[in-house]
Amino acid sequence: MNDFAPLLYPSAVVAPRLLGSILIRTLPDGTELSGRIVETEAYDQSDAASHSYKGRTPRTDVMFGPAGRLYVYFTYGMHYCCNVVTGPEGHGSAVLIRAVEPLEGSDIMTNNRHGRGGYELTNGPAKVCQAFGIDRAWNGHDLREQPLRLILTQPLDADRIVQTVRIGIRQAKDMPWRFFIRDNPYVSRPRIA
DNA sequence: CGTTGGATTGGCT
DNA sequence: GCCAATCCAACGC
Repeated sequence: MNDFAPLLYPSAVVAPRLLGSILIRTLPDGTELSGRIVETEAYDQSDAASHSYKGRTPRTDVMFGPAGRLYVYFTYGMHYCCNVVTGPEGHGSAVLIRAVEPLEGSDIMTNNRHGRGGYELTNGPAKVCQAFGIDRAWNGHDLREQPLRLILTQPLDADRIVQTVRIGIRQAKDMPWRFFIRDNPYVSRPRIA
């Protein structure tokens, strides 16, 4: 159970497959924070927009490791974003988790987000990390293990998924590797479709 | 060793 | 809609 075999495919295949799956963090006191993934983007070593494009470096090492690990990167001097590593070991690819729909622990997430709530709680990649308390220390974490797990769910029907270009990238901007759940209020920038 | 700019957010115009 | 905030990996000299 919780077999990560579905992650062994190219990130552009795994990205829509992860929509609907659940991210769960268990806090030291046993409290659980959880959310349903509603928006993802695919990145691959063949793709100029990907951190792994220029090869394996200390920073991108995790992207080339086994599928099902968490790749966390720091950006814009203040934000963390997290990805699920995909594909075979040695291949640099991952799926960015851009937004989730909060399920459990939204009160704690609101605290982590300095009071922001509602749709502003987790509708962006850095917001998801802030709400769940994910930072550089989680880079490389195996998502099959406590205290941060990814629970794969059944794939969604294709007609519930919208595919668009990725947000905020300049290289390879035509690659339509962003996926989100249609009409979900927690999707970041839903107008761009 | 100095420079550059980014898979973002939030606050202000 | 525009832009500052603020770090650091990658790259050029």
